[in-house]
Amino acid sequence: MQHKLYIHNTLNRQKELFEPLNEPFVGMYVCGPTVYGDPHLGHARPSITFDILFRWLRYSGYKVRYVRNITDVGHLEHDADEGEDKIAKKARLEQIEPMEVVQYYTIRYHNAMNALNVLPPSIEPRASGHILEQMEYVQKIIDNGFAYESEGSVYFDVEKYNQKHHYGILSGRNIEEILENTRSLDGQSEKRRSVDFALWKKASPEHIMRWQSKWSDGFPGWHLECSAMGQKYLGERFDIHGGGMDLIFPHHECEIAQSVASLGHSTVRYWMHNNMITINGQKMGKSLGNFITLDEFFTGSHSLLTEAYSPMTIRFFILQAHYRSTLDFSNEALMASQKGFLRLVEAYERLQKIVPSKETSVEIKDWNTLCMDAMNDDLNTPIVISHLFDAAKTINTVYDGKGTLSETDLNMFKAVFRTYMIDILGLKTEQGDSKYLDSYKKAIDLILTLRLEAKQNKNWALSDKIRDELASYGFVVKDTKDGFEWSL
RNA sequence: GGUUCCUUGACCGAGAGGCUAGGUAGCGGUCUGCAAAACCGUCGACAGCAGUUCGAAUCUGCUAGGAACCUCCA
Repeated sequence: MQHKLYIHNTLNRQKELFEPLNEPFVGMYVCGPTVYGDPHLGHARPSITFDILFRWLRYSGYKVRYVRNITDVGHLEHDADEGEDKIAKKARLEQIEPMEVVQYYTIRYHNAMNALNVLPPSIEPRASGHILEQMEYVQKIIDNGFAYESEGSVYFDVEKYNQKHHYGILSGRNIEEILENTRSLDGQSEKRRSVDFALWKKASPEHIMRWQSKWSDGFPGWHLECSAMGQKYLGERFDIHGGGMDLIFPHHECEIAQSVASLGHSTVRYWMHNNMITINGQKMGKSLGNFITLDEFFTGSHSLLTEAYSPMTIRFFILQAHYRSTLDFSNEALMASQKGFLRLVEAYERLQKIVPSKETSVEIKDWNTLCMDAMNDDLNTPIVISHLFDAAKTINTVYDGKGTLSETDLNMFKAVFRTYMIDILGLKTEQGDSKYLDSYKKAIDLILTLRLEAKQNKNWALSDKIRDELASYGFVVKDTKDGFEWSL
């Protein structure tokens, strides 16, 4: 395997050479969505980021097991206060089962991911299907003395843990100061310290998902599922754990504490975190209510959007920024991505039509190596895209008749686009390829061939009529030197 | 208040000591029956101040502005 992939490890905040534990196998775990709402643009970022990593690792020759969970436990409560909301009201009236909510939004999530051309993970475990594993995990932490029971709930003893290990290793926090400050504050609560977190929580009456345990009727703590399921499917040590930056603390910090408390050592070697998507400079998030759902993008049904944006435009938009940078959303930025992506797609389509010559007369670069280097540098997709644009420019020159390409070089172009644009970046150029579509394309080609004849006869009235009519149906007709191109 | 980080041209964004990405928009041209596309050229930036250096967008310090996390969040 010839690879020198460097990835940014949150543990020490620098790029490190990626060396898997058991080459050629790679285990990666990514925090998936909590399925209680429609997926929004923010959800698309980790999915796409780690989809890229998944694809790149596989392309590099690894055998990857990619686990991404569905969180369907812990957040679901009866919304007693939001009485005026029509949907909530209806849900209450119809007595919807929590699993119906889970089912509904899981399907919505999968549909959106599918549209974005995000490959399904190898395993997609659900928290609700791993209650036993989580209970065992809790018991192990109790047995090792790092948790205590209190009124039916079980809490992780952060102070005790921190005496032997470093709680805060991932987020760069010094918990001792916090411990000093909070020691006297919370005597009445069932938790000993405010920093302690729940491993098992006794269910209050409004909690509708609950399981029997030796401690209480309740449900597992929020951080536990990832530890338990990661260990179950990837082992006591595995390579990569990913998620959004907002999960670093407390979620991933707690995961580390849990696995160390249970196993005596940490599980994950490389922690990777994608940055946030912002809107007007502020994080797009569920709690802030400033999110736009993926469906709203696909249909254009949001006041901030002037039109509908295809899933591939969204994907391209996200890949034009590095995953560790914030990405500021605006309709204007999205329009720029849409046009840019179209430019690449058109270049790719033209590439298929270029006839090879004996010699290459244009300047070419080793784009394959350039793209590979960019990917190996912590998945620098914006650089890969800039190389594709560079190559596209050359393709256009040749297509324009201002240069030639030999068969070897032409094949190199095709391979680069095929590999990087289609396979690695996952940017589909075709929206579909049914028989209907094929026939319909031929019909349009026929009409435009007739128009070409009209043009040759200088029948401008007819040729303009065809173009204008087609335009009114949404087609864009472009004349080339000796033919035409069209798109919708 | 604590921890971490950011500020690049009209907009979105790479880069991380000299080689000053890329896209979108703008401007000028070539091509064209017209239009569009394409191609060529062009405009235009490193928040401010001070320092280190032969040389700084890139390193250091200060100032201003902003963000994330510290509660669920991708």
